[in-house]
Amino acid sequence: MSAQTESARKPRTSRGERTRRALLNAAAEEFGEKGFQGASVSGITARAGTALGSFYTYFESKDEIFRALVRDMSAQVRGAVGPAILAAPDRLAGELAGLTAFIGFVRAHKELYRIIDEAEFVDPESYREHYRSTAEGYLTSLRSAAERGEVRADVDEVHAWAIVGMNVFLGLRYGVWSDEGDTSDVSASAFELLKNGLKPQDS
Amino acid sequence: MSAQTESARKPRTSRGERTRRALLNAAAEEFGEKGFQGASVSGITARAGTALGSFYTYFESKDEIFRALVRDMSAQVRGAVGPAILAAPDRLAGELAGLTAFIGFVRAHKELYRIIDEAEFVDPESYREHYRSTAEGYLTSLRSAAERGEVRADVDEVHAWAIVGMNVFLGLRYGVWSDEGDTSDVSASAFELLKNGLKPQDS
Amino acid sequence: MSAQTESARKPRTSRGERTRRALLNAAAEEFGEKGFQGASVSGITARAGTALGSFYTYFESKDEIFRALVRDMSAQVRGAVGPAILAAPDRLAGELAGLTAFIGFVRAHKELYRIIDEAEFVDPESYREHYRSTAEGYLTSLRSAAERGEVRADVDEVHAWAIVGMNVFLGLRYGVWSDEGDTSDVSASAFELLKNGLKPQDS
Amino acid sequence: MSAQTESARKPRTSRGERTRRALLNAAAEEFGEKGFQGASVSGITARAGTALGSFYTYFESKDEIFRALVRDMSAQVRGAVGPAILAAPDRLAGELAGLTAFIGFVRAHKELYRIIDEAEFVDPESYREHYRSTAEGYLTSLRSAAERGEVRADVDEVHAWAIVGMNVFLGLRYGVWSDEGDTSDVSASAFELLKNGLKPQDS
DNA sequence: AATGAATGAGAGTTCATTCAT
DNA sequence: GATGAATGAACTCTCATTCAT
Repeated sequence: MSAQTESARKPRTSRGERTRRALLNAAAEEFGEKGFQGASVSGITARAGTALGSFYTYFESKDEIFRALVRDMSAQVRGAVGPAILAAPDRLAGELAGLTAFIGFVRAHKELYRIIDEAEFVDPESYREHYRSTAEGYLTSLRSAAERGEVRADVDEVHAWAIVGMNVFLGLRYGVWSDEGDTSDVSASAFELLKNGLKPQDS
Repeated sequence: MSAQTESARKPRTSRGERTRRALLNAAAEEFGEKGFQGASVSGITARAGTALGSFYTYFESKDEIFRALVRDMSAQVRGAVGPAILAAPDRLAGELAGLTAFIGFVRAHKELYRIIDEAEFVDPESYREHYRSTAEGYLTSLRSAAERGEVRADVDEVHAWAIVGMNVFLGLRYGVWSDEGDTSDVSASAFELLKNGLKPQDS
Repeated sequence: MSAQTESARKPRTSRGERTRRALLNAAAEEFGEKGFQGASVSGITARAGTALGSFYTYFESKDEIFRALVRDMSAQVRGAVGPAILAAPDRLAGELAGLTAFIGFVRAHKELYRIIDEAEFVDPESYREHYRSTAEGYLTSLRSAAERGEVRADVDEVHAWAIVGMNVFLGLRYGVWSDEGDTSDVSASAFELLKNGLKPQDS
Repeated sequence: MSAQTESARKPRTSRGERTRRALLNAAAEEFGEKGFQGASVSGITARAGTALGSFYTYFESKDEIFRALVRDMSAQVRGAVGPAILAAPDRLAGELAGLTAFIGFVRAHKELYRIIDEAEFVDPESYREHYRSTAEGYLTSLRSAAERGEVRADVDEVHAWAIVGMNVFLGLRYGVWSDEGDTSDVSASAFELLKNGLKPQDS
């Protein structure tokens, strides 16, 4: 996973490993606060407590560390949300659990959106891939749920993207922009809509 | 509407008016292609066919013209989608019409997403305001529809944001990233989901 | 002459013209003293009395101004030496006059060698072209002199390059490295060798 | 010979000797390809297959290894050309043999010119010394030939420099810039000029 | 003797903004 | 109002050299 364009500059000692890790963490902070262009390499090294030049021992450029970060966060999101879905008894319950987990993750990693959004400019490939693979995962999962009769039989790609968009915006609104309120209240309400739709409900 | 920081520099002649308009159009192109930081004032004036210095006759700064653009595009979206919704017989039908109109608008203004997304960094106020007011509009509209019995009675803010996110992502996927396929097929499918939900459907 | 790769950034006002000229003169000094790599753009602008950024109004890069300079000096040499040769009664006399003029030029432009030599690395094209065209000019001139019986009948390319090398090294030794001695003593002695050769002379 | 600033860091083991030799060979390549400033110490150690830090075990600085190289090549040239001259029956024949040997050497060591030329900036002392000692050797040799009646009686320093320049440029043109053609054709033609001069020849 | 991580001064280049014409 | 030259702070990246292991 995320084996793509690996940095040509791998640390060869454990001291180097620590420095590289410090730079990545510092970069997440810096990019999260200032965006890609607003961030500076010297800002990253200052946060990491290393000399400016050390940055280039581990990363070829500002672009490269950003790309590494995008792939990293993309993997982290999947790592946090995927298991929650899988643990649920059925697909609809999984939807509820997944959204709850996602909003929780976002609250703990408020820089996620800024980094992913900036990728649109800096690394469009990763940007599209992030959402594309998310939607594709949804679609596959929904289709097998449809076969088991857990969701409507005619689920399609449009539905998958619609759900992704829903989740992303709820994460933005109730995760990034607000810490108030219970995460599960939000996902419960969204889940109700997603399950039964907008039409007038019986009783 | 959008009374915020109005430009202190209004054109006084019709020649000036044309120059200002040319700069705004050029800025939409430049920011759409390169993002806020990647865009340059000289790039904007080059596209507009004016001298570099003339820029500052009409705008105080690069930031200012960007903010003006965000507000402009935000208003344009509402202007394109709102009437389509209002013309529909009821709220659910309006939803369908609105989404169709939105994807159509996006296809004609592919720079929309890049500009709005960049606003997250350059003008966070406008960015949040854009989505907040959109969601609020939805909520108001849904509530009165609920009173008329057109949609479920318990509509709330979470539902409004969920629908906004759905629309945004369908616009991204089927508007910006793809020109293929009929706009109304997409919105029909999304509408079906939104109306009846994900649960297994009768018959 | 020297129309090659023209800078895309031509001054449009006379003030701009003056600044560009000041930068070129400053660059000749800076490159002459420190060589291409040792020279810095900020050193050039400091000598020229302009701001650092102004440099880039007129030249795209440090490389570009260097190339402009090489072509310029190459043309200056031809401009100084060519007429002296043409004014002579015959080709052999022209050789004497040309060498004298060349050493004189070198004494007044000691930076010539350092700049031309550095071109070997920075702008190999211009470097080879400089010497190639010089040798070619010699060859053409020698051949027509041969037809008039002024020089030996079998002059060839090797002879032309030999003479160029002779002149270049005499210029280096008696022009750049030493101001002492009369220019015409040197060229007279060299001329004697060139005319009659190294073999024992009669009487 | 050339006792100047000897390296303060002599290898003490045979393993060290090999490493030092590898660094010198690597430096010849690196400097020949990229020039002094373009070359990097890490480029040299990469070619030599050693760690960056090891460089400083054998050389005090980038400058020092360059100076060592210039002296080395200067000696190599003399070593290749000198014997050829000495083996000739008389001075004029020696001239022919020497030029042939020189062009041959240059063809096998195309980096020679770039390295010597760069010395003009990095180590002017060695640069001037290289040519000065070459010219001086010529002059001494020519004077004793004059006493033996092998060449004209009035040979002087100017003649010596003229011949050096001739040889250098023929080496550049027919050695570095071109591998075509027979080396001895070039030197034969040059020799003819040098022996009899440019004036119209009898018969 | 060998390694490679760390350092930081210094380079080239960009560009928002000002201002004289 | 329009023009484009001028400014200089800020930024990314390089690399000779040092030093702990």
